[in-house]
Amino acid sequence: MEPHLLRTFVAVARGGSFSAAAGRLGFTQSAVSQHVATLEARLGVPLLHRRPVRPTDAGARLLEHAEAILLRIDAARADIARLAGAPADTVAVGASPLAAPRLAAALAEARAQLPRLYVTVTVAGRARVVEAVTTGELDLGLVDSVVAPSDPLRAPSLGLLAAVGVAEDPLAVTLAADHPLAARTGLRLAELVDAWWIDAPDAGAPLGQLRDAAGTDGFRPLLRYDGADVAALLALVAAGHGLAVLPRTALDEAPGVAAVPLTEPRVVHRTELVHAP
Amino acid sequence: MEPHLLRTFVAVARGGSFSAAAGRLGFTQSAVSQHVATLEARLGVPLLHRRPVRPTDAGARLLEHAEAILLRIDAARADIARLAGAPADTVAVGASPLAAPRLAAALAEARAQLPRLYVTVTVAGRARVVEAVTTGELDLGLVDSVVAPSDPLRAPSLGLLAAVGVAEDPLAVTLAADHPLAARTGLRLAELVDAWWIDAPDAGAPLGQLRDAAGTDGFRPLLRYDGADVAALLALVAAGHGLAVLPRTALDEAPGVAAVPLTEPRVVHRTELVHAP
DNA sequence: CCAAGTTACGAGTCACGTAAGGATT
DNA sequence: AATCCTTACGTGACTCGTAACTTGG
Repeated sequence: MEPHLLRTFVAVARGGSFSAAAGRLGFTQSAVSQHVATLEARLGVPLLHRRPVRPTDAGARLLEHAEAILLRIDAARADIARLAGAPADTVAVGASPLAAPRLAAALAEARAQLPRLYVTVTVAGRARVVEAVTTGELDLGLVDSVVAPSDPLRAPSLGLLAAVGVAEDPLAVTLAADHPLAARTGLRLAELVDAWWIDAPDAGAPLGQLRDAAGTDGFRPLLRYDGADVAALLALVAAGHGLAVLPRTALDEAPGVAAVPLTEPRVVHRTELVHAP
Repeated sequence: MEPHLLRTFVAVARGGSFSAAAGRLGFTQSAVSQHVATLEARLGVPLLHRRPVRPTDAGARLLEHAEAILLRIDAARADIARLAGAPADTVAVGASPLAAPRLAAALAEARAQLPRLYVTVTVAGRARVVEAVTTGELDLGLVDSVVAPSDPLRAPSLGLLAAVGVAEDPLAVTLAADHPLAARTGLRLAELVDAWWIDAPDAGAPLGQLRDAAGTDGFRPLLRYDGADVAALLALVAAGHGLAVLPRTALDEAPGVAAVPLTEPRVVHRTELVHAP
């Protein structure tokens, strides 16, 4: 269970290939094979099917544990380094796409107090931002989510981070301007269970969070958009590929898109600032 | 950050001695010294003050991480073993002292279905039971706590376990029979903030949980009882050393002790069954 | 000066790379 | 036949124990 064995195992299991993992890790294929063999010997269980390379049941289980263990090890290292290192004159900040607008405002505030502060900004997926903050790659992260107003903060994924809410925005359903529901002044999620949805986990509200908030398991998407660009998502909406839920603050007027306030259930788009505790 | 280095570091930091840790770990003092030196070199920070041996700030921080990491590694190993191993014909069950009475009932039920089942029962502190279940030493644990009825389950300490509530009991304040409040038919916690308390984290309701439930930070104890024996705790109560809160079901009539129902706030003594997910 | 931690050094072990050996498509 | 993983083997690095050394109370 040494970390380097786990690291290799994770790389192989995720990439589905011993040789590819060897390349990425800077080892030879042979070493990777030996790592996996050692791990399997120590645990007394096959972890990977070969040809094709795919985790066994035990391997899948180990994969979850291993990722958590490695993350925590990185977090520990980052934590110690943070504690020992001199306070840097540069701050690395990350944000998920829908939280990025808030970032500008927050930065302006910090800039007012520390005019010489050098800031690095990175926009990435929510999970990636949280991970980067726990490993110390980023000092601060702004992450958004869709929650009921009373829900507790969601971000401290592994109990390794602290979070404070910085903003809550109302949500709007976006749909093509010629959509039958486009003229409505308010919409309830329940009306939209069987509509055509676009699954845009980064650029829009993730359907999973909507399902949690609405308590249903509908919202089956017909199209998935993996980008982070809101304008591109709106173009898809305008073209009639489906509808998406966005915070109203993220909505500039876009041609061919109608935005209807979401009235029910009571959910909000919350932005949280996460940081090391 | 190899696990054996962390293990040694934890042993040294907890025991306050290199040589003692060496003995417990089966290494020489020299090896232990080298382990710690290696860890400090890798992290670039002193982790322990010597003479006396005491964690530095960085060491204290690492200690928290290390314990979590090691626990998770053990949990992973146990998880895999569980998944691979043949279903045993013996079940190891643990319980915290105040949950133990429920254990008898639960076991009777299991025994009815599987008469040949061999069962091992261990009674230990709540934290120890939860840890033993996560590391696979125990198959099942029964753990009690004091919570508001609406609170979520509390036991899955690290997200590594599943829990189901199995019982909720009302609580009673126990006090010496000649105590001025002994004749009351009900008591509110708020009335008792300034009373003399016995801190009996295993044998009684932990004061910390009472504080959480009551939303105060009173309940300053004058005596701490670290045992797990309810009768012994009641003897202390009868002798006037202070009062304690217990589930009413745990109270046989004890000489010299009065039990007054706890009416406010609405808290219950909940017993949860924890097990691997 | 004694208890306790550190450092020096050598023996055994382990991990990696090279290279040859299967197996599967 | 080509690709991909496994196995054999040698070298270099690492780890631990013995033993001498150092330091603080």
